[in-house]
Amino acid sequence: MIQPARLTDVARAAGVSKATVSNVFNWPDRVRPEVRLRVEEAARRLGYSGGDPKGRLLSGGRANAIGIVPPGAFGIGIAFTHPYMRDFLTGVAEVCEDYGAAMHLVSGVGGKKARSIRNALVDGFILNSLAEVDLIEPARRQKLPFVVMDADGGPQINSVRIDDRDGARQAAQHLVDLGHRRFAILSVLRQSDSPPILHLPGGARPRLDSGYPSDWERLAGVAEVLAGVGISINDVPIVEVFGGSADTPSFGGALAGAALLLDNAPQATAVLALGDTQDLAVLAEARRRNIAVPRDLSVVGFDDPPQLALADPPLTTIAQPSVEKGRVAARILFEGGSPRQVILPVRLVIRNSTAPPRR
Amino acid sequence: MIQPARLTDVARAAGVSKATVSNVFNWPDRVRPEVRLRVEEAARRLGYSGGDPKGRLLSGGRANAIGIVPPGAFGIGIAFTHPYMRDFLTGVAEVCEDYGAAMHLVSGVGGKKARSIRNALVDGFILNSLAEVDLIEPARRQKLPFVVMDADGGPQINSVRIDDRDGARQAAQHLVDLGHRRFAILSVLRQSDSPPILHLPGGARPRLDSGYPSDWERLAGVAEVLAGVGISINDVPIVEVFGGSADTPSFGGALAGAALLLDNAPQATAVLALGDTQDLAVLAEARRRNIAVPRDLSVVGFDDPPQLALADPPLTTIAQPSVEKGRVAARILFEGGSPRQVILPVRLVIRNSTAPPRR
DNA sequence: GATGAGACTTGAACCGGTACAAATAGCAGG
DNA sequence: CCTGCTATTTGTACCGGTTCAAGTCTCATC
Repeated sequence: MIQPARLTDVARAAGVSKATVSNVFNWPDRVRPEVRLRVEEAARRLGYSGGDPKGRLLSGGRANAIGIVPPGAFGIGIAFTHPYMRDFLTGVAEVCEDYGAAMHLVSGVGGKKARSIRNALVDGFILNSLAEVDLIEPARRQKLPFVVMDADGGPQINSVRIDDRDGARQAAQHLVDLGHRRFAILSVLRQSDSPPILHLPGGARPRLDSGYPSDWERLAGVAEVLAGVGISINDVPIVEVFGGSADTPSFGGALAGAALLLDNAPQATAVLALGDTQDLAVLAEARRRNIAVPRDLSVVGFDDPPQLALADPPLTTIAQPSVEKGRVAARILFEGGSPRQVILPVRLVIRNSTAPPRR
Repeated sequence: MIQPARLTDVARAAGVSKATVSNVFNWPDRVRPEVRLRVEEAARRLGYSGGDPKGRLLSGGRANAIGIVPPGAFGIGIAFTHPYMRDFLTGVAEVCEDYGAAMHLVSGVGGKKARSIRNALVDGFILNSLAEVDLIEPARRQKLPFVVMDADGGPQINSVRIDDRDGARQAAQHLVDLGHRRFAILSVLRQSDSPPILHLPGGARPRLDSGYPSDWERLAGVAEVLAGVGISINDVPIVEVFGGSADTPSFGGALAGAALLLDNAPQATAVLALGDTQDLAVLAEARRRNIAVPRDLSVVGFDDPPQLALADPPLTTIAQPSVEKGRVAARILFEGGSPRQVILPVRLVIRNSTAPPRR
């Protein structure tokens, strides 16, 4: 294998200085046509075509790529398998395309992720979890911009999230308006290795001090609306469960959670599934028990990947603008400027998994 | 914004040389504990943690990322939207995860892609089209390994593809075995802006000198089997059409192609849809015309994204090992060694879109 | 106290470009 | 033919690390 030609080689071959060769490639009109031709000829002869990005990068340039850090304990693969991530990244991709930048998906599950982040040759990061902020070393933080998704990192930190509380309010209000008064909630647990946790009225309530703020917000939104009709959320059975995404192994956890909830809330006429695609788990479990949705049980989900519309029955859900979130996050990175906190609205999509409670 | 600390700053602060600081971070046991502590202390104080990847990269290191070049005229987005690409990249992701490398998705549709490739800070490329080989400049070719998907670039070039001809043979044989003798073929056209092209018996045949070899192979496989039962492929109506993937705008093209084919091959009892998810288009078009599948018409597809199993009726198709293709391609890149050409087997998955022809 | 082997450190080169001030070339005008 | 200017070119200093041959220290040994 021949050693590839470097800028210096071309300079020597053409009998000019490095600087001139650099100019030929970057500022052609600064160079006399005659010299330019000579350099171009030499470059062609040596098979040199524009220069190694490594050198350029070091000398003050940009990497021309933004780093995407998968959420929590997940690896890169989730970018292609999780419905939400796919949508989100489609939005990021659009903007990257506009700016001619590449997407750099950071690998490394668990501990190795920090190292991967440190070594990533990028101009900024999109973090899919607040926890990852710690992985961005102070040194880099001073130089590389980043955006946190689905969390509020305070006024100094770029963030993009949805209005979780309002979404939950809309979902709950929809059920209340239909006449429901007996609820059950499937919520989110962030430890992937934990079994579902059941909270019955009178017992311990979900701790709002662990996990993600977005999850607390959703619960709080539900609580607000229920309080409006005189129901304390403390009287509502709640199951916290890890996992949801219907294409992934963790869907099993969601199914187990749904089963636990239906076992322990037989009187409920409506289920609020607050985790991504947990609604599908409730649906599956209900079907297994011959509980008719929505006749015997109404189900509202959160998040709206395309498959929900195809579910049987099509699911009523809080749709979040996944693609737009990606666009917004990427734009913040490219546009720079002072830190921004963007909260995107969600909207209730009414399909056929909700109906008035059976008399 | 404070200027982040560099290796040199730490060295000065700790009163040692750059080399020693570098050693502390990379070869700690070469440094006397006392000195190491002093350096670590200084580093901590200055907020220096391990060094900028740019410097490291230039000085002979690896970028620790592999570049993924989307096929043809597509941008990055296709990585998250096209069912095949998703599966494929899931496989790539697995292996990257094993090697702790990042995935660098190259942006730039059309002309801008070449520049993006030249500027990509990666250790190798996976090209999703033979055409992209031209985009890899000679200079880089000498240094960076790459793998071409779905094409044979000759013995000097790494490539991974499937046995297209055998797949087409299996599909055709399956139909022949069921008793079909009147066929129609939906094939692939690689120009995104072209309308479907209809080839009727006696007229001009598809030109096997443009487009992708994999498409010719599929046609050739079908031709072989049909010849075996005395049918010349020249007597089979063929429509060439761009597009397929059911989630993308190009699906419209596939639908138009399917319509054209059904219009012009009314006597056919079986359709071979040789392009990715073109089978879904045939299915949709057949339904629109109240042609019952498989009673009135058998349909066999090529490629097997999950949704085919959920189609109505579930589709008989040639399943290609998309995920495995990704794994193999990535491994070739990481393992290095002399160029390899891998051909992966495909298999016929019989579901319910094929049946004996109606008497 | 001198000697030699090992264990640490260090200076300087290098990776492959870019940027900018200083030097030189080219040319019109006097 | 010299002067003054502008258009090109060039030398050189980085960018932020790694590497390695060449010191310098330590300390056991004689």
